[in-house]
Amino acid sequence: MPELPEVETIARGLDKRVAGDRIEAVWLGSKPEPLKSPAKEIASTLEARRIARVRRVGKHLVFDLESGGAATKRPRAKGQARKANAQWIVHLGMTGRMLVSEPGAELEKHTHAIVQLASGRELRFVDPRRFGRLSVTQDFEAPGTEPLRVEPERFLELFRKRKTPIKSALLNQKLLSGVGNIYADEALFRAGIRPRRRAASLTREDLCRLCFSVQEVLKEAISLGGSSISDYVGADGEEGFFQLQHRVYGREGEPCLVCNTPVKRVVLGGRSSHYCPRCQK
DNA sequence: ACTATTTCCTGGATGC
DNA sequence: TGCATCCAGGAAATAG
Repeated sequence: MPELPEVETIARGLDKRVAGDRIEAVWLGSKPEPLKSPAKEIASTLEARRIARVRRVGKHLVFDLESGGAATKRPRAKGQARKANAQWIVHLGMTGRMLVSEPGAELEKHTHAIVQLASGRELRFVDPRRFGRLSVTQDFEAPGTEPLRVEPERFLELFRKRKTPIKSALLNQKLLSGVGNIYADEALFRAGIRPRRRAASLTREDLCRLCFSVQEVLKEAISLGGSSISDYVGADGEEGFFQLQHRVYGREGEPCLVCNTPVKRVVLGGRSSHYCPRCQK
């Protein structure tokens, strides 16, 4: 399930492969669920645009678009002048993938969008569970603070007064944008903090440690290409390796790597939360 | 203004 | 073997 490190890995792979390419045509599946913007608007915004670059914002893929250079096929109605800084925003949800395919490649089940590029390749959005979302916008901004750039003071300010469990607060995208279930558990383990602790009950020192742990775990995961569990693969179809570094996530009942105490799993706000009852207080 | 709960969706795992 | 049930989980919607 793509969280910040996986989306970062995918964005880098896509940028390498499709930046500079031009969008020739767009096909969108019939079911509307994955579309946050109207299909017509997505298609008209993408067609005949050049992909300037692909990057990550929070857990979103952002395709920065610029005028394609070549003349557009259809004249535009009045008041529909193209915005200069349009962006295609893709949220992969849990099982979404953005593939760069050769046009002849077999169409995967659950393909909801196909973008034909001037190079002859195609971008294909595949998402069995349909939790992913496509939209177009301009000047896209994450709802919360970017975890890799957050200052400790800002981090403190974000969490200090929350009554909700710290784990739930870490997952709240309006506070930090990009931390998901795996990395919240891993960061809390590294900081020695139980997921159920109320954020407001943590000391300044706890929160500073956690701020560091969040950044550390995200950076390490990015350097290993993210965590490949269930459906995740990078833009080239390669797997990440950070799942081998998980210390608590998915290790219920297995010995803590520090103290050998069996890792516990509790459900918090409907999410599995893994922790060591001895190392985390 | 927050916080907690429910809902969406399907493939894979589990159990009888 | 086949069928039913449960579970995974990000984020929006809803309720408190």
